[in-house]
Amino acid sequence: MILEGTGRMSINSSTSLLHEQPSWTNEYSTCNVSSSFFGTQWHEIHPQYWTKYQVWEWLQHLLDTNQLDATCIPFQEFDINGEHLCSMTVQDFTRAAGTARQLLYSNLQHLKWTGKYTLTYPSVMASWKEENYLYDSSYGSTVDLLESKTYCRAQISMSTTSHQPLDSTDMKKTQDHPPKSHSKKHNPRGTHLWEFIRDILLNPEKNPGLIKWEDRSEGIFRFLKSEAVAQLWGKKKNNSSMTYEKLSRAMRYYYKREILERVDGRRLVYKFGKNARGWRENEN
DNA sequence: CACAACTTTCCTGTTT
DNA sequence: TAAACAGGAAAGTTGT
Repeated sequence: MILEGTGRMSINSSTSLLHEQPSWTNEYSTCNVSSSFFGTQWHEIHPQYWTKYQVWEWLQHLLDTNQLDATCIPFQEFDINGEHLCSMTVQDFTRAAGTARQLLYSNLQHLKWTGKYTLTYPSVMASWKEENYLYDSSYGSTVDLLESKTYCRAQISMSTTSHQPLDSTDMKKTQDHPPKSHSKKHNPRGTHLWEFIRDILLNPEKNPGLIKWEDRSEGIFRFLKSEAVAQLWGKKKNNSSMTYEKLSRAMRYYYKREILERVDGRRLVYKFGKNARGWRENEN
C-alpha cells in the first residue's frame, strides 16, 4: 500500500526475497510438510489450534530450514499442544527452548501475529508478503516499537534477574557511574540509528523478519528487508525518502566509531562493535 | 547564535 | 546488470 506499485523502489531487496528469506518463511516446497495427519498442516492454522503433533512439525520445520541440529531444541519440553505453546512466556521459552529459544519465540510470535491462515501455498506466501511489506498498520509508529520493547525488556529482566537496563534511550543508568551534571547525553531526535536497529533485533514481537541475528553471541546480524527497515527508520525520523542506500552510509560511519565492525564478503551483514551497548543477552 | 553530534544526501568508483 | 559496498564532501537537524 505504501509504495507498492510505484515502481520507484522495492521495499524489499530482491535477493532477500528470493534467497535470504527469514528462516520461517523458507520454501514451503522443500520443507516436506508431508503430514496431513489431522487433515490440516501446521502452517495452515493458527498455532493456538495446533495439536501436539503439529507443534512437533513446526519444531522440525525450524530445524530443517535453519539447518540446525536436533539437539538445539529439547523436544521433550514441547510435548504440548498449540494452546499451551501460545501461552508460553518469554521466561518459559528461555527455560525450555535451549539455544534455539530466540528463533522459536520470534517465529511463534510472528505466526501468532500474522493471523492469516489459508489452505493454499500461494495464498500463504501472499499473506506473508503482505504482512512483511505492509507492516505499518500494526507496526504503527516507533512508539509501538518502543513500548513493546519496554514490555519485552521487563519480561527479560524478570527472567534473567538482570539489573542492567538494556536500553540507553528510554532511561539512563542511575547507579553505575557518578552522574554528570546532565543525566542525558546529546542525543538528537531520541534514538540513534544503531539503537534503532538493535531494538528491532531485540524485539521479536515487532520484528516481522526485518533483521535477523546471524550469530547472537557475536552480535552479527543481517538485514532481511533492507528497504523496509529504511522505510521504518525514515518513519521514525519523519523522512519518507529514506532508503537503504542512505541508511547504509550512516551504518558505515559507525565502523570508525567502533559501534559496528565490518563483516567482509557478506552483503547486508553487520556486527556490533565494542562501543555498541545493550545487545548482548546477558550484558553486564 | 554557535557548536557538536549525528546523520542525510549526493556522488563516483568498486565489488559481488 | 542490479544491488551492495566504500568513503569523500557538504548540507541538514537537533540538543546544549
